[in-house]
Amino acid sequence: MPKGVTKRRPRTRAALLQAALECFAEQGFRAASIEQICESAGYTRGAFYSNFNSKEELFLALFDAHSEQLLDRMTTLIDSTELTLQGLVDALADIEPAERDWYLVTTEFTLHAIRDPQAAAALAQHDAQLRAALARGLTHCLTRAGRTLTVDADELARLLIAVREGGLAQSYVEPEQLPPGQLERRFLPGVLTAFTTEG
Amino acid sequence: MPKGVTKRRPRTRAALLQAALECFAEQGFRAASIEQICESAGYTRGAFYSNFNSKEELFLALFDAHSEQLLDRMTTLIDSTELTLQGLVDALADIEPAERDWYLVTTEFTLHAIRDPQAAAALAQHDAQLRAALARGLTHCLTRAGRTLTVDADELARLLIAVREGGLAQSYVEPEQLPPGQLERRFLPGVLTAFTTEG
DNA sequence: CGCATCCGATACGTCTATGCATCTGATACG
DNA sequence: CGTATCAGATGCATAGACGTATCGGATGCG
Repeated sequence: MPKGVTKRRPRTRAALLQAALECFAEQGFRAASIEQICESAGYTRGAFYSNFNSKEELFLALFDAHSEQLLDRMTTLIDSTELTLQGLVDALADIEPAERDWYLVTTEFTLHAIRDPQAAAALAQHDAQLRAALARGLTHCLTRAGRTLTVDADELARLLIAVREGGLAQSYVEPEQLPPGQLERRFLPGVLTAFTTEG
Repeated sequence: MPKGVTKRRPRTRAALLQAALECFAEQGFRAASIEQICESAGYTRGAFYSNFNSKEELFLALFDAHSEQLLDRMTTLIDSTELTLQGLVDALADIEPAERDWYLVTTEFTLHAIRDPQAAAALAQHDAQLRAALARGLTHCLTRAGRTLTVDADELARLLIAVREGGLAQSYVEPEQLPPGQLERRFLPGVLTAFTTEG
């Protein structure tokens, strides 16, 4: 641990990350300038270059922070003793307003990952953790409901995530036509019974 | 019809669109420079500004061209007399290699649409047409197979599209782990029986 | 309370993309 | 075959983002 100041740095770093989220969501990664982010955070570029080496590094840090937080929420939800199937569906279908910004940022990060193997590796790792947690929750709830999967749990988790991401895209393009979470509520229960069998 | 040249213009326009597809796919809309696109097409920026007013206009034209072409393929497929349910699933699951570039570009356009109401309107219209075609094909095939839908056809079409888009994202991030089309092949048949009833 | 250290601000130079204004050469028509 | 017109090339001026090098001020410790 360095001698000097220990309170300022984390605060400005957090402020920059928060501002980056908003700016990236609003304008996209490439269009958002470092200066805009700093201004929005109440700092100058000096602060930025003191905390990050490049806009890409900031992007990755932002994604990492979000992934970790998301995984935490997911695992605590799944390890809660009273989790039902409906509860799991609800968790997937309840989309908070703040989710929109994250959708924009993570989707752009996905596009970046498709182009850049290094980012792809990072994304794949986070996705695998999330999928594993979801798969574990699924088997857990299903067995408790007296049903067993007829397909691979991990692959079913992939399907659920695909529905969620694909559904969010449609919802955010035309919120009036498709409220966020509607696809999940309408179809997931049926899907879960379709790919399980009693006992 | 103008007097002057009639053959050069369409050719360079097409070349610019094709080059734009490649550059946008490779680098993203904002990162790809007009100059790169022109160079890749074998022209200079003079040609570009003669055919388009801005990079955004080019982007929109590219998206429009692709949408129209996609809708054409879809409708001819659906109106083919011998289309079976399996044929429809296959059509959704068979992902050509060229699809990757289009995925990158259209997904970026979707992000753009989420931010810009005008683009959202254009995207929503194209999506609605595609969904309508798909819904028509679904009901058509299902009734011929002696089954009737228990859910709204348009909403089911939304689900299929969500699965496809969400699945493509995962496939392109880790092609080794999830071959394109695998989710569709594994799950769509079961989904289609789950949300239909005999007779 | 004084001081060393580190954080963030300021100022500068550089580079790249853009858009326009002008020019040249190709095309279609008389 | 000559010519008017238009597509596309060339050159330049501008703007904005980036990165660094340096400076000032706040912080925590002795």
